[in-house]
Amino acid sequence: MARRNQHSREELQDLAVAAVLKIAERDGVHAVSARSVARQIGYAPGMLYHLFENRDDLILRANACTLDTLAAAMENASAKKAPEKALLAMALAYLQLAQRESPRWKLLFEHVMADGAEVPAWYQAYSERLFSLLEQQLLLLAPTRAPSARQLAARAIWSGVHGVCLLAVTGKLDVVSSVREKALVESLVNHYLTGWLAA
Amino acid sequence: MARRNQHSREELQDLAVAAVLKIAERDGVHAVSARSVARQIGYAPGMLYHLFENRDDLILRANACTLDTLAAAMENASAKKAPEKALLAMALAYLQLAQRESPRWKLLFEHVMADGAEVPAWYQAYSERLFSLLEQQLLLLAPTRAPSARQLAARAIWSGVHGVCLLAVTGKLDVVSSVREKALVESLVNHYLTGWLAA
DNA sequence: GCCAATATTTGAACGTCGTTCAATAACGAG
DNA sequence: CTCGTTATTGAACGACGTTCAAATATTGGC
Repeated sequence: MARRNQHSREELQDLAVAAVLKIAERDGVHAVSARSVARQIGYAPGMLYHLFENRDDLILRANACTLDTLAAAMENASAKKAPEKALLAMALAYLQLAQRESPRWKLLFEHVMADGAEVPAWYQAYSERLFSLLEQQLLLLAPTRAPSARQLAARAIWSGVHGVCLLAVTGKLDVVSSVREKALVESLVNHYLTGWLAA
Repeated sequence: MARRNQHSREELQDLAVAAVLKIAERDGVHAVSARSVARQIGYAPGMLYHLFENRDDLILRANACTLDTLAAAMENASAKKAPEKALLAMALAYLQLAQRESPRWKLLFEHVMADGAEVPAWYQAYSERLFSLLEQQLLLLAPTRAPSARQLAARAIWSGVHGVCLLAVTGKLDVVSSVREKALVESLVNHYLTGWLAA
Protein backbone atom coordinates (compact mmCIF):
# COMPACT_ATOMS: atom_id res chain seq x y z
CA MET A 1 0.00 0.00 0.00
CA ALA A 2 2.32 2.67 -1.14
CA ARG A 3 1.61 6.26 -2.05
CA ARG A 4 -2.05 5.86 -1.30
CA ASN A 5 -2.55 9.52 -1.98
CA GLN A 6 -0.52 12.42 -3.19
CA HIS A 7 0.74 13.55 0.20
CA SER A 8 4.44 14.11 0.39
CA ARG A 9 6.39 13.19 3.48
CA GLU A 10 6.36 16.77 4.72
CA GLU A 11 2.67 17.18 4.07
CA LEU A 12 2.07 14.09 6.12
CA GLN A 13 4.15 15.49 8.96
CA ASP A 14 2.13 18.69 8.93
CA LEU A 15 -1.05 16.66 8.83
CA ALA A 16 0.02 14.65 11.85
CA VAL A 17 1.01 17.73 13.83
CA ALA A 18 -2.35 19.32 13.02
CA ALA A 19 -4.04 16.12 14.14
CA VAL A 20 -2.25 16.26 17.49
CA LEU A 21 -3.52 19.76 18.14
CA LYS A 22 -7.00 18.92 16.94
CA ILE A 23 -7.32 15.85 19.13
CA ALA A 24 -5.96 17.74 22.14
CA GLU A 25 -8.60 20.42 21.60
CA ARG A 26 -11.43 18.02 20.93
CA ASP A 27 -10.80 15.18 23.38
CA GLY A 28 -8.19 16.48 25.81
CA VAL A 29 -4.48 16.06 26.18
CA HIS A 30 -4.71 12.51 27.48
CA ALA A 31 -6.41 11.41 24.28
CA VAL A 32 -3.38 12.17 22.13
CA SER A 33 -1.81 8.84 21.27
CA ALA A 34 -0.09 7.32 18.28
CA ARG A 35 -3.25 5.40 17.50
CA SER A 36 -5.62 8.34 17.76
CA VAL A 37 -3.39 10.57 15.67
CA ALA A 38 -3.03 7.88 13.02
CA ARG A 39 -6.79 7.33 12.93
CA GLN A 40 -7.36 11.07 12.61
CA ILE A 41 -5.25 11.31 9.47
CA GLY A 42 -6.44 7.99 8.06
CA TYR A 43 -3.27 5.98 8.38
CA ALA A 44 -1.98 3.07 10.43
CA PRO A 45 -0.15 3.80 13.68
CA GLY A 46 3.11 2.35 12.42
CA MET A 47 3.23 4.94 9.67
CA LEU A 48 3.92 7.70 12.16
CA TYR A 49 7.26 6.12 12.92
CA HIS A 50 8.41 6.80 9.38
CA LEU A 51 7.57 10.47 9.89
CA PHE A 52 8.78 10.97 13.46
CA GLU A 53 11.40 9.42 15.66
CA ASN A 54 8.96 8.64 18.41
CA ARG A 55 6.09 10.09 20.39
CA ASP A 56 8.25 12.80 21.98
CA ASP A 57 9.34 13.98 18.57
CA LEU A 58 5.75 14.24 17.40
CA ILE A 59 4.58 16.12 20.48
CA LEU A 60 7.53 18.50 20.47
CA ARG A 61 6.81 19.29 16.85
CA ALA A 62 3.24 20.17 17.76
CA ASN A 63 4.46 22.23 20.71
CA ALA A 64 6.77 24.11 18.38
CA CYS A 65 3.62 25.19 16.52
CA THR A 66 2.15 26.41 19.77
CA LEU A 67 5.35 28.33 20.49
CA ASP A 68 4.94 30.01 17.12
CA THR A 69 1.47 31.13 18.13
CA LEU A 70 2.86 32.39 21.40
CA ALA A 71 5.66 34.32 19.74
CA ALA A 72 3.19 35.93 17.38
CA ALA A 73 0.92 36.91 20.24
CA MET A 74 3.85 38.40 22.09
CA GLU A 75 5.00 40.41 19.12
CA ASN A 76 1.50 41.63 18.57
CA ALA A 77 1.03 42.58 22.22
CA SER A 78 4.30 44.48 22.42
CA ALA A 79 3.99 46.40 19.18
CA LYS A 80 4.24 50.17 19.47
CA LYS A 81 4.67 50.15 23.21
CA ALA A 82 7.39 51.58 25.37
CA PRO A 83 9.81 48.84 26.49
CA GLU A 84 8.53 48.51 30.02
CA LYS A 85 4.92 48.29 28.93
CA ALA A 86 5.89 45.99 26.11
CA LEU A 87 7.55 43.53 28.47
CA LEU A 88 4.50 43.47 30.69
CA ALA A 89 2.21 43.08 27.70
CA MET A 90 4.19 40.09 26.49
CA ALA A 91 4.01 38.43 29.86
CA LEU A 92 0.29 39.06 30.10
CA ALA A 93 -0.21 37.71 26.61
CA TYR A 94 1.47 34.52 27.70
CA LEU A 95 -0.73 34.25 30.75
CA GLN A 96 -3.85 34.97 28.78
CA LEU A 97 -3.17 32.22 26.29
CA ALA A 98 -2.26 29.78 29.03
CA GLN A 99 -5.27 30.67 31.11
CA ARG A 100 -7.65 29.84 28.34
CA GLU A 101 -6.75 26.37 29.43
CA SER A 102 -6.82 25.43 25.83
CA PRO A 103 -5.53 21.85 25.88
CA ARG A 104 -2.95 23.02 23.44
CA TRP A 105 -1.20 24.91 26.23
CA LYS A 106 -1.54 22.02 28.60
CA LEU A 107 0.27 19.96 26.03
CA LEU A 108 3.05 22.54 26.03
CA PHE A 109 3.26 22.77 29.79
CA GLU A 110 2.77 19.20 30.82
CA HIS A 111 4.76 17.27 28.29
CA VAL A 112 7.73 15.43 29.73
CA MET A 113 10.25 13.45 27.76
CA ALA A 114 9.92 9.68 28.06
CA ASP A 115 12.60 7.85 30.02
CA GLY A 116 14.06 11.17 31.11
CA ALA A 117 15.52 11.77 27.66
CA GLU A 118 17.10 15.12 26.87
CA VAL A 119 15.13 17.84 25.13
CA PRO A 120 16.58 18.02 21.61
CA ALA A 121 18.64 21.03 20.61
CA TRP A 122 16.28 22.22 17.88
CA TYR A 123 13.52 22.62 20.45
CA GLN A 124 15.75 24.59 22.80
CA ALA A 125 16.61 26.86 19.90
CA TYR A 126 12.90 27.35 19.39
CA SER A 127 12.35 28.60 22.91
CA GLU A 128 15.37 30.81 22.55
CA ARG A 129 13.34 32.91 20.13
CA LEU A 130 11.08 33.91 22.99
CA PHE A 131 14.00 35.04 25.10
CA SER A 132 15.25 37.18 22.29
CA LEU A 133 11.92 38.97 22.05
CA LEU A 134 12.41 40.04 25.65
CA GLU A 135 16.03 40.89 25.07
CA GLN A 136 15.05 43.27 22.29
CA GLN A 137 12.93 45.27 24.70
CA LEU A 138 15.59 45.15 27.38
CA LEU A 139 18.05 46.51 24.83
CA LEU A 140 15.80 49.50 24.24
CA LEU A 141 15.34 49.90 27.95
CA ALA A 142 18.98 49.71 29.00
CA PRO A 143 21.19 50.01 25.95
CA THR A 144 24.34 50.63 27.95
CA ARG A 145 24.23 47.49 30.06
CA ALA A 146 26.29 44.46 29.22
CA PRO A 147 24.58 41.98 26.87
CA SER A 148 25.07 39.25 29.43
CA ALA A 149 23.09 41.28 31.97
CA ARG A 150 20.21 41.56 29.52
CA GLN A 151 20.38 37.86 28.72
CA LEU A 152 20.16 37.08 32.39
CA ALA A 153 17.26 39.45 32.97
CA ALA A 154 15.35 38.07 30.00
CA ARG A 155 15.67 34.55 31.31
CA ALA A 156 14.81 35.54 34.85
CA ILE A 157 11.65 37.31 33.77
CA TRP A 158 10.64 34.57 31.43
CA SER A 159 11.24 31.77 33.89
CA GLY A 160 9.25 33.64 36.48
CA VAL A 161 6.31 34.26 34.22
CA HIS A 162 6.49 30.69 33.05
CA GLY A 163 6.32 29.55 36.66
CA VAL A 164 3.16 31.53 37.30
CA CYS A 165 1.52 30.26 34.13
CA LEU A 166 2.49 26.70 34.82
CA LEU A 167 1.26 26.65 38.39
CA ALA A 168 -1.92 28.41 37.34
CA VAL A 169 -2.69 25.97 34.53
CA THR A 170 -1.83 22.81 36.42
CA GLY A 171 -3.80 23.94 39.45
CA LYS A 172 -0.82 23.62 41.75
CA LEU A 173 -0.81 27.27 42.66
CA ASP A 174 -2.85 27.80 45.74
CA VAL A 175 -4.54 31.01 44.74
CA VAL A 176 -5.92 32.84 47.70
CA SER A 177 -9.20 34.48 46.88
CA SER A 178 -7.59 37.89 46.91
CA VAL A 179 -4.75 36.93 44.60
CA ARG A 180 -5.39 36.63 40.91
CA GLU A 181 -2.88 35.32 38.46
CA LYS A 182 -2.85 38.49 36.43
CA ALA A 183 -1.83 40.44 39.52
CA LEU A 184 0.96 37.95 40.07
CA VAL A 185 2.41 38.49 36.64
CA GLU A 186 2.12 42.25 36.91
CA SER A 187 3.80 42.24 40.29
CA LEU A 188 6.56 39.97 39.10
CA VAL A 189 7.40 41.90 35.96
CA ASN A 190 6.99 45.40 37.31
CA HIS A 191 8.89 44.92 40.53
CA TYR A 192 11.63 42.95 38.89
CA LEU A 193 12.14 45.65 36.31
CA THR A 194 12.17 48.37 38.95
CA GLY A 195 14.86 46.53 40.86
CA TRP A 196 16.81 45.66 37.73
CA LEU A 197 16.84 49.23 36.47
CA ALA A 198 17.88 50.54 39.87
CA ALA A 199 20.89 48.23 40.02
CA MET B 1 -3.85 -14.28 52.41
CA ALA B 2 -4.65 -11.75 55.01
CA ARG B 3 -2.35 -9.94 57.35
CA ARG B 4 0.66 -11.74 56.00
CA ASN B 5 2.76 -9.75 58.40
CA GLN B 6 2.21 -7.35 61.22
CA HIS B 7 2.13 -4.21 59.09
CA SER B 8 -0.81 -1.95 59.73
CA ARG B 9 -2.51 -0.14 56.91
CA GLU B 10 -0.61 3.04 57.65
CA GLU B 11 2.71 1.27 57.89
CA LEU B 12 2.03 -0.22 54.49
CA GLN B 13 1.28 3.22 53.08
CA ASP B 14 4.56 4.55 54.43
CA LEU B 15 6.32 1.51 53.05
CA ALA B 16 4.85 2.11 49.61
CA VAL B 17 5.75 5.80 49.64
CA ALA B 18 9.30 4.93 50.65
CA ALA B 19 9.40 2.41 47.83
CA VAL B 20 8.37 5.07 45.31
CA LEU B 21 11.23 7.32 46.37
CA LYS B 22 13.70 4.43 46.47
CA ILE B 23 12.81 3.22 42.99
CA ALA B 24 12.95 6.75 41.60
CA GLU B 25 16.44 7.15 43.06
CA ARG B 26 17.67 3.73 41.98
CA ASP B 27 16.11 3.26 38.55
CA GLY B 28 14.80 6.66 37.53
CA VAL B 29 11.42 8.33 37.52
CA HIS B 30 10.13 6.32 34.57
CA ALA B 31 10.62 3.08 36.50
CA VAL B 32 8.06 3.99 39.15
CA SER B 33 4.99 1.91 38.39
CA ALA B 34 2.35 0.11 40.41
CA ARG B 35 4.06 -3.17 39.63
CA SER B 36 7.56 -2.05 40.56
CA VAL B 37 6.40 -0.48 43.80
CA ALA B 38 4.46 -3.59 44.73
CA ARG B 39 7.42 -5.81 43.98
CA GLN B 40 9.67 -3.58 46.07
CA ILE B 41 7.51 -4.00 49.17
CA GLY B 42 6.76 -7.65 48.51
CA TYR B 43 3.09 -7.44 47.67
CA ALA B 44 0.88 -7.85 44.64
CA PRO B 45 0.08 -4.78 42.51
CA GLY B 46 -3.60 -4.94 43.33
CA MET B 47 -2.86 -4.42 47.01
CA LEU B 48 -1.78 -0.84 46.38
CA TYR B 49 -5.34 0.01 45.41
CA HIS B 50 -6.50 -0.77 48.92
CA LEU B 51 -3.95 1.72 50.25
CA PHE B 52 -4.27 4.47 47.64
CA GLU B 53 -6.97 5.71 45.35
CA ASN B 54 -4.85 5.40 42.27
CA ARG B 55 -1.40 6.09 40.91
CA ASP B 56 -1.75 9.86 41.25
CA ASP B 57 -2.62 9.49 44.90
CA LEU B 58 0.47 7.37 45.51
CA ILE B 59 2.80 9.73 43.70
CA LEU B 60 1.35 12.84 45.32
CA ARG B 61 1.85 11.21 48.70
CA ALA B 62 5.49 10.63 47.87
CA ASN B 63 5.83 14.17 46.60
CA ALA B 64 4.38 15.43 49.87
CA CYS B 65 7.36 13.76 51.55
CA THR B 66 9.68 15.59 49.21
CA LEU B 67 7.91 18.85 50.04
CA ASP B 68 8.60 18.13 53.71
CA THR B 69 12.27 17.81 52.93
CA LEU B 70 12.13 21.06 51.01
CA ALA B 71 10.37 22.90 53.81
CA ALA B 72 12.96 21.66 56.30
CA ALA B 73 15.80 22.76 54.04
CA MET B 74 14.21 26.17 53.65
CA GLU B 75 13.75 26.63 57.37
CA ASN B 76 17.30 25.57 57.95
CA ALA B 77 18.66 27.89 55.29
CA SER B 78 16.76 30.90 56.56
CA ALA B 79 17.49 30.46 60.26
CA LYS B 80 19.07 33.43 61.97
CA LYS B 81 19.23 35.54 58.84
CA ALA B 82 17.85 38.97 58.15
CA PRO B 83 14.61 38.72 56.14
CA GLU B 84 16.05 39.69 52.79
CA LYS B 85 18.94 37.27 53.10
CA ALA B 86 16.59 34.62 54.44
CA LEU B 87 14.32 34.86 51.41
CA LEU B 88 17.25 34.52 49.06
CA ALA B 89 18.65 31.62 51.07
CA MET B 90 15.33 29.79 50.85
CA ALA B 91 15.17 30.24 47.11
CA LEU B 92 18.74 29.05 46.70
CA ALA B 93 18.04 26.06 48.91
CA TYR B 94 15.22 25.14 46.56
CA LEU B 95 17.44 25.47 43.53
CA GLN B 96 20.23 23.50 45.14
CA LEU B 97 17.98 20.57 45.93
CA ALA B 98 16.41 20.66 42.49
CA GLN B 99 19.76 20.93 40.76
CA ARG B 100 21.05 17.80 42.34
CA GLU B 101 18.77 16.31 39.74
CA SER B 102 17.86 13.74 42.29
CA PRO B 103 15.06 11.83 40.60
CA ARG B 104 13.02 12.64 43.64
CA TRP B 105 12.78 16.24 42.48
CA LYS B 106 12.06 15.22 38.95
CA LEU B 107 9.13 13.28 40.34
CA LEU B 108 7.95 16.45 42.03
CA PHE B 109 8.41 18.65 38.98
CA GLU B 110 7.29 16.36 36.23
CA HIS B 111 4.30 14.61 37.66
CA VAL B 112 1.04 15.42 35.94
CA MET B 113 -2.37 14.18 36.96
CA ALA B 114 -3.83 11.48 34.73
CA ASP B 115 -6.76 12.45 32.49
CA GLY B 116 -6.31 16.07 33.49
CA ALA B 117 -7.75 15.43 36.94
CA GLU B 118 -7.68 18.18 39.53
CA VAL B 119 -4.92 18.33 42.11
CA PRO B 120 -6.58 17.34 45.42
CA ALA B 121 -7.08 19.97 48.08
CA TRP B 122 -4.85 18.31 50.66
CA TYR B 123 -1.91 18.60 48.31
CA GLN B 124 -2.57 22.26 47.63
CA ALA B 125 -2.65 22.82 51.37
CA TYR B 126 0.73 21.15 51.53
CA SER B 127 2.31 23.60 49.12
CA GLU B 128 0.68 26.42 51.00
CA ARG B 129 3.07 25.71 53.85
CA LEU B 130 5.92 26.83 51.62
CA PHE B 131 4.22 30.10 50.83
CA SER B 132 3.74 30.80 54.50
CA LEU B 133 7.45 30.37 55.12
CA LEU B 134 8.04 33.20 52.69
CA GLU B 135 5.22 35.24 54.14
CA GLN B 136 6.80 35.06 57.57
CA GLN B 137 9.93 36.72 56.27
CA LEU B 138 7.94 39.27 54.31
CA LEU B 139 6.09 40.10 57.50
CA LEU B 140 9.37 40.88 59.22
CA LEU B 141 10.49 42.85 56.21
CA ALA B 142 7.38 44.97 55.75
CA PRO B 143 5.18 44.66 58.81
CA THR B 144 3.02 47.62 57.87
CA ARG B 145 1.93 46.38 54.45
CA ALA B 146 -1.40 44.74 53.89
CA PRO B 147 -1.45 40.97 54.39
CA SER B 148 -2.81 40.55 50.87
CA ALA B 149 0.22 42.37 49.49
CA ARG B 150 2.51 39.95 51.30
CA GLN B 151 0.50 36.98 50.10
CA LEU B 152 0.83 38.18 46.56
CA ALA B 153 4.56 38.81 46.88
CA ALA B 154 5.17 35.41 48.41
CA ARG B 155 3.38 33.70 45.54
CA ALA B 156 5.10 35.81 42.92
CA ILE B 157 8.53 35.04 44.31
CA TRP B 158 7.79 31.39 44.73
CA SER B 159 6.29 30.92 41.30
CA GLY B 160 9.27 32.66 39.80
CA VAL B 161 11.80 30.55 41.61
CA HIS B 162 9.80 27.47 40.79
CA GLY B 163 9.91 28.43 37.13
CA VAL B 164 13.68 28.69 37.15
CA CYS B 165 14.06 25.37 38.96
CA LEU B 166 11.65 23.64 36.66
CA LEU B 167 13.19 24.84 33.46
CA ALA B 168 16.63 24.06 34.80
CA VAL B 169 15.76 20.51 35.82
CA THR B 170 13.81 19.63 32.70
CA GLY B 171 16.48 21.05 30.45
CA LYS B 172 14.07 23.43 28.76
CA LEU B 173 15.92 26.50 29.88
CA ASP B 174 18.39 27.46 27.27
CA VAL B 175 21.19 28.46 29.53
CA VAL B 176 23.69 30.61 27.74
CA SER B 177 27.17 29.79 28.82
CA SER B 178 27.41 33.02 30.75
CA VAL B 179 24.16 32.55 32.62
CA ARG B 180 24.08 30.16 35.53
CA GLU B 181 20.90 29.13 37.27
CA LYS B 182 22.11 30.40 40.61
CA ALA B 183 22.56 33.86 39.14
CA LEU B 184 19.03 33.68 37.78
CA VAL B 185 17.55 32.99 41.18
CA GLU B 186 19.63 35.70 42.82
CA SER B 187 18.64 38.19 40.19
CA LEU B 188 14.98 37.28 40.43
CA VAL B 189 14.72 37.44 44.20
CA ASN B 190 16.94 40.46 44.77
CA HIS B 191 15.50 42.65 42.06
CA TYR B 192 11.95 41.70 42.84
CA LEU B 193 12.44 42.55 46.49
CA THR B 194 14.05 45.86 45.64
CA GLY B 195 11.11 46.80 43.49
CA TRP B 196 8.57 45.50 45.95
CA LEU B 197 10.06 47.43 48.85
CA ALA B 198 10.24 50.60 46.78
CA ALA B 199 6.57 50.42 45.88
C1' DG C 1 -10.35 -26.51 69.77
C1' DC C 2 -13.38 -25.70 65.91
C1' DC C 3 -16.04 -23.39 62.71
C1' DA C 4 -18.19 -19.50 60.64
C1' DA C 5 -17.47 -14.75 59.63
C1' DT C 6 -14.49 -11.24 58.40
C1' DA C 7 -10.52 -8.97 56.65
C1' DT C 8 -6.66 -9.11 53.70
C1' DT C 9 -4.09 -10.36 49.67
C1' DT C 10 -3.63 -12.40 45.32
C1' DG C 11 -3.05 -12.98 40.42
C1' DA C 12 -5.22 -13.20 36.31
C1' DA C 13 -7.70 -10.40 33.30
C1' DC C 14 -9.07 -6.09 30.50
C1' DG C 15 -8.11 -2.43 27.66
C1' DT C 16 -4.62 0.86 26.61
C1' DC C 17 -0.16 2.47 25.43
C1' DG C 18 4.51 3.08 22.47
C1' DT C 19 7.02 0.71 19.28
C1' DT C 20 8.77 -2.77 15.81
C1' DC C 21 8.80 -5.29 11.61
C1' DA C 22 7.74 -8.88 8.23
C1' DA C 23 4.33 -8.92 4.86
C1' DT C 24 1.87 -6.47 1.40
C1' DA C 25 -0.03 -3.39 -1.93
C1' DA C 26 0.72 0.47 -5.08
C1' DC C 27 3.47 2.76 -8.07
C1' DG C 28 7.40 4.04 -11.89
C1' DA C 29 10.57 2.22 -15.08
C1' DG C 30 11.81 -0.89 -18.69
C1' DC D 1 3.05 -6.38 -18.67
C1' DT D 2 6.40 -7.32 -15.50
C1' DC D 3 9.54 -6.30 -12.05
C1' DG D 4 11.84 -3.96 -8.37
C1' DT D 5 11.14 -0.23 -5.23
C1' DT D 6 8.83 2.09 -1.76
C1' DA D 7 5.11 3.46 1.19
C1' DT D 8 1.96 1.40 4.17
C1' DT D 9 -0.10 -1.97 6.91
C1' DG D 10 -1.66 -4.54 10.89
C1' DA D 11 -0.47 -7.93 13.92
C1' DA D 12 2.52 -8.62 17.59
C1' DC D 13 5.33 -7.53 21.97
C1' DG D 14 5.93 -6.04 26.48
C1' DA D 15 4.50 -2.76 29.88
C1' DC D 16 1.18 0.12 31.86
C1' DG D 17 -3.04 1.33 35.32
C1' DT D 18 -6.82 -0.75 37.21
C1' DT D 19 -10.48 -4.15 38.67
C1' DC D 20 -12.31 -8.04 41.00
C1' DA D 21 -13.65 -12.79 41.96
C1' DA D 22 -11.21 -16.07 44.25
C1' DA D 23 -8.18 -17.70 47.81
C1' DT D 24 -6.13 -17.30 52.12
C1' DA D 25 -5.33 -15.52 57.07
C1' DT D 26 -7.06 -13.92 61.13
C1' DT D 27 -10.65 -13.24 64.47
C1' DG D 28 -14.63 -13.98 67.56
C1' DG D 29 -18.28 -17.07 69.28
C1' DC D 30 -19.38 -21.42 71.05
